Amino acid sequence: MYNSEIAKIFHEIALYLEMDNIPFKPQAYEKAAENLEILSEDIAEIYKSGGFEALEKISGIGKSMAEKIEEYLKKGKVKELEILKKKIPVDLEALISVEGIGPRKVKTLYQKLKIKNLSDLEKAARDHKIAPLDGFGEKTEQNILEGIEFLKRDKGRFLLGEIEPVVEEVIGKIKKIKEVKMISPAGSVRRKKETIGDVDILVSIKKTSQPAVAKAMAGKVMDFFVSLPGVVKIWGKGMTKSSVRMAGGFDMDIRVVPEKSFGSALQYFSGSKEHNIILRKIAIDKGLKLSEYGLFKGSKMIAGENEEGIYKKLGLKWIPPELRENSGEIEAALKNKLPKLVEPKDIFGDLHVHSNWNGGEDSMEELAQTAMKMGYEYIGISDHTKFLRIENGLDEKKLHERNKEIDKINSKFKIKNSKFRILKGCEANIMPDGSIDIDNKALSELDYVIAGVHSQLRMTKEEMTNRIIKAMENPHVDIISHPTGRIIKQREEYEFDFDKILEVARETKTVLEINSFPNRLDLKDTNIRKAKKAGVKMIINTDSHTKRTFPLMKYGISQARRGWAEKGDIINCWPVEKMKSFLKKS
DNA sequence: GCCGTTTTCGGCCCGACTGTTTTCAGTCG
Repeated sequence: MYNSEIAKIFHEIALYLEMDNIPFKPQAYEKAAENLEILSEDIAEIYKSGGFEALEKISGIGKSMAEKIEEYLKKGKVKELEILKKKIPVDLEALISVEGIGPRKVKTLYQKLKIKNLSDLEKAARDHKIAPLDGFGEKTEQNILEGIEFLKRDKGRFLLGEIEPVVEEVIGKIKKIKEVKMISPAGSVRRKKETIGDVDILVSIKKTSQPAVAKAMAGKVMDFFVSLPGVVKIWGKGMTKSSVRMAGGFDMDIRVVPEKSFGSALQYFSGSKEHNIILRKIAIDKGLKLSEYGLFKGSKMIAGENEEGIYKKLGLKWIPPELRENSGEIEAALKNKLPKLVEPKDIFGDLHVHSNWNGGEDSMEELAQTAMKMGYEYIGISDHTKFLRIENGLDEKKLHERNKEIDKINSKFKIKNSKFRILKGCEANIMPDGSIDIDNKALSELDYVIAGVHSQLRMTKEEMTNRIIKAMENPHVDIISHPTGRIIKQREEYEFDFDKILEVARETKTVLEINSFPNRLDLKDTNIRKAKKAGVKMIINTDSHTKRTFPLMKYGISQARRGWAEKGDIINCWPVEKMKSFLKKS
């Protein structure tokens, strides 16, 4: 896809222009880059069918940028960027990823010290060559070294699943301070992004007419925050904002805001930046001004205590944080057409659970007991099949035995007058040729069949696409587990044609899994949205090998929400009979 | 550089903090 390549080029041009302090042009390039990223059609196709004029019609693209796109499509490069790069030949993307370093500092560092990349930067900082430069200093030099360390470890982003439990604990503790009125996470934690750069927490303190008292209360919160267990470094501590590094290696910021501005601050710090820019523009169009302090008409504050009020005054329905990425949610809110997103209470059960029959931790009965306690109506046991020897995969005979055991447990439930049921499933392996590693007769004894790719992940795009298609065409296969195969921060998704998979999934009524494991979250949000649009049904599963990971379901749910999924899109939000009849493909 | 029933010229989102300064540039969200 050329879109993201060209977006990257425009992004880089923007950075170079910022280096020279050129006003407004950088934003224009950033804007264009962003529009290209979210454009669903292929830019090369647009050019092929509509020519230069079609390029100019794309929002944010004018004559000059259309020329650059044309140039790139024809020659594979953009001369203007080549010239800029020649002037300051540095690894811009890497250098600005260091906290506190921006394009202007990159320029100075190159001109004074010939720093081109991260290792140059690290060496210069270690040799104390940076502190003497104009505009730099001891502190900056130290921050650079720490910033580089941070980057080296985990590329500076953390899984939501690692971060959120810590955030919840911290919030729980701060909540207990009696001066605290409201508290909420903000930023990407609140939007439930799959990875988190740093954490923002927002606090309001109880109303008082005396500024000195307010100050003392804020001070108390700040003192408490920076002395929390788990804080390893204090970056800064003030009356309105403090910032710390946690033992987990990530940073956490807290802000104290007045009660009357809590909603506007929450809105503002929840982002995304792109979402907020549009909101501010809407405010301006209405003759208003929106900031973290409130929504103002002249000097009069007309909203700010809560988010709903702000959105309402701007003519919008309140938008769930998971949607705030400027990817159509504002338009939808204007037309009152926001989706009714799936919620934890909508989930009836989990169909991707491994028992001790295939090397999992817990017996089927224990798993069922835990699921019942969570309020589920059913649980599906989907043990691995024989190809996965390392996971103790079951062969036809073992699978049959296991099924009989499930019948036994289910009849016990019946005696106890419980509605709860264990469903018989498996997670079969999709072989490189697309066949399933266990025979159809064994599969036909099951309530449902999950199939997944677990081996030989490196194939050509065509081979992998055909492999998965063939599996979906098996009349017994109901669900494809972790369909893209990615592991966040470890492994890219495999090469395959997702659009084609969607087509066949719809035709064969195959369900695609949203795997809830924090390092999988597969499908990812953009895939989910595509699937929904294509009319393909999905299921949110945990892929648990122990009852302890049942609660991870919430990450799958938030991922589904980020993908605009509603109850109707997710089959484990349906009553069990409806779900079962949908699964029976043949 | 882009955009436009307020405009083909004059606007582009806003504010705070840090580290460097001694009034502010750069970065960040």
